[in-house]
Amino acid sequence: MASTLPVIETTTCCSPVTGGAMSADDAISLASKFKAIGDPTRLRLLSLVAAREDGEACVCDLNEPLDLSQPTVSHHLKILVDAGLLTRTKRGTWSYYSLVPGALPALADTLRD
Amino acid sequence: MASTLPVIETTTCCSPVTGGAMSADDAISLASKFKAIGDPTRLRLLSLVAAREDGEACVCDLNEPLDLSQPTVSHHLKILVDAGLLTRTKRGTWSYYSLVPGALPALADTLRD
DNA sequence: CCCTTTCATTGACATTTTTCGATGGACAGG
DNA sequence: CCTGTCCATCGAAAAATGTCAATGAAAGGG
Repeated sequence: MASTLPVIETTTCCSPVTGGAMSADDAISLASKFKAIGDPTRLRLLSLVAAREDGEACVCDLNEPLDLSQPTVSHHLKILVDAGLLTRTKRGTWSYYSLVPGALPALADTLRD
Repeated sequence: MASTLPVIETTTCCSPVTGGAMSADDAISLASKFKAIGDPTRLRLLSLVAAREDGEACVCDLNEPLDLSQPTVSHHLKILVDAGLLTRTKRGTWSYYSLVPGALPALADTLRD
């Protein structure tokens, strides 16, 4: 029987900030990711999802603790998904969001040499 | 004679994103730092300063490679200084900017558990 | 003392971002 | 079917942001 193996996330994401002069294109793509987490609401969204037992949360779970309207929360979640930091899974009428494995550490690596 | 010792940078910066639910205040202070590097021009500024031999650069050095006006460059540099990522040192008519030691790694640590 | 260089600040403008209410689609239960 | 829940999208309004030209301040050289 072939047992399943977890996919190792080797997302290098981007070239590092302090590893020599950056190109304009590299700066744009990397800045877009930092801009995604450069907002208090979105940082708290990531934090709330990460704090979940099963690692996922639906919009209705996130709506209340942030004291923001549902469209606003959906808007921020979409930005985090577009940045490659969250994934969305629909089950029934619910949308479940969870962290993309390795995405945040990969982003962290761009801040080291 | 008392010799001088370098100050060890123990800048823990902020509480980590994935280490349990963040408070609103923690999210605001951490997001302000990521917002500072969430701009292509400012990422390139950090990169250009880091790539310098002596680790510092004046405004006139940064002005030209970015193809932006001098006030715009000064504006972005101020944001990076306010975020605690750059320091400014005046010598004569020149202002020299350099990386705050340990600031970027400390920021990187907040993206890990 | 005047002129030049270097840089920060101000004022203005266009663009982007954040937020909400309203609407609509998809799904589940009666 | 009809109704209610969950959520994405649209449109609009307010706030924040990026950019530049113009101005000012500080220092150095003739």
